[in-house]
Amino acid sequence: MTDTRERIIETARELMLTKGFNGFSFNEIAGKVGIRKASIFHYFVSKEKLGVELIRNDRERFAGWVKRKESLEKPEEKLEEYFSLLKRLFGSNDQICTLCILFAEYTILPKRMQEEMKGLYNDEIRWIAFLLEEGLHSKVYTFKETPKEIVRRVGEVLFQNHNKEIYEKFCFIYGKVHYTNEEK
Amino acid sequence: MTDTRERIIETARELMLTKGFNGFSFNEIAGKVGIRKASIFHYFVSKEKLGVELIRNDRERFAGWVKRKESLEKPEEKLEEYFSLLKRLFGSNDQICTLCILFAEYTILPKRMQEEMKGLYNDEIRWIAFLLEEGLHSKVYTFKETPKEIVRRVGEVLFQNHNKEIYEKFCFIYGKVHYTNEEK
DNA sequence: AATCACCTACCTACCGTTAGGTAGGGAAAC
DNA sequence: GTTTCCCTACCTAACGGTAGGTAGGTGATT
Repeated sequence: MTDTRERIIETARELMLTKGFNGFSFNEIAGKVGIRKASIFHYFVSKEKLGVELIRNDRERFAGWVKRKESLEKPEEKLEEYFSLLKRLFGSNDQICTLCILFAEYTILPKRMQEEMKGLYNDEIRWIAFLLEEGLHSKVYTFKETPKEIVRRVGEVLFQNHNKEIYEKFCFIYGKVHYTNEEK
Repeated sequence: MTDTRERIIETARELMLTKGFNGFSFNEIAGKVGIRKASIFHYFVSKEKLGVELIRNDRERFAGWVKRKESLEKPEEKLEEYFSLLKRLFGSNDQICTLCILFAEYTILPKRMQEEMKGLYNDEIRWIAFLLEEGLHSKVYTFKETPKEIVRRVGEVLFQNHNKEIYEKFCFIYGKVHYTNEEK
């Protein structure tokens, strides 16, 4: 239907993943899409709204991805899929890795975008924490690596930033998992 | 001597580590230092030059840090120090982690800054690769983790970006270490 | 007739940068 | 010992450019 709108989003995503949110302009999107800058405002009332939608879009993608992985039974397998996804994203600019790019500019993003980012982050980290706990309690499998190792790795990957709030949230989850592990 | 100059650098570093290189302006520095924007140009002919100096500064700090760690004998210990340094940097904005911030905006940085960044990156990765090989060949110690694990971790930490050139360089080192390991 | 999709033209704010000037100090000339 | 000269360390004011954003119009679709 609104073909142009989708092209704007896709172009914006591409630009964001290579240059960061503040690294591209509406003019640049317009040039690539083949319309004029002002026309973008027909679809997005502000750059902030566009940015929010980009992240929201990623959350949906991630949710879809998770759903697709539900066929896998073992948490271990799901986690392995997640890590290999991250690994793939380092090599090529594809989907989802929005978090990695945006964390670096977190402090200068509009508030609404920060909130949406926290949402995306929570989606991912909660999913991981859930899998870890599932594995720990049901004894369906054992980790090759300790949970400590795994969550630390995730944290290292996701926390290329200086945002203490999010960092501490991670530490909390990490601590919880670690604690649960020691109790067993 | 030139107290103002140093205050400019320090302020700029602070701003860069929290907002990215394109996230702060000369006006902002000026405000914090207590001078006028134009006065910064008395010390730095351009923002690019200031940026280059910031990174060069970090390379020197890292070199100094490495030298200080020479008293440690085992490569294992040195690596452990390095990782705990990285870990510390995630929690607070201190030194060195320039790489992490700048990788995100790599593609939109001035060329001279990109080159200097590659320099900083090479300083770090070569040092790590050296330690790994040293440990592998001299049999002074064994890794708790495989070299594969370690370098992968470093790569994940450092490569929050989509720059293929650097990524491939990392893969080369990674591959080499892995190969050397298998041969043994 | 109204709505949609897009346009031209323009605005304000801010960016890095430059031009040109000024206050004060130290060294040398008178 | 004052004058001359040049230096450093700033300043004000403005530049060209670009950013995000707005007002208002046009031509096609419904």
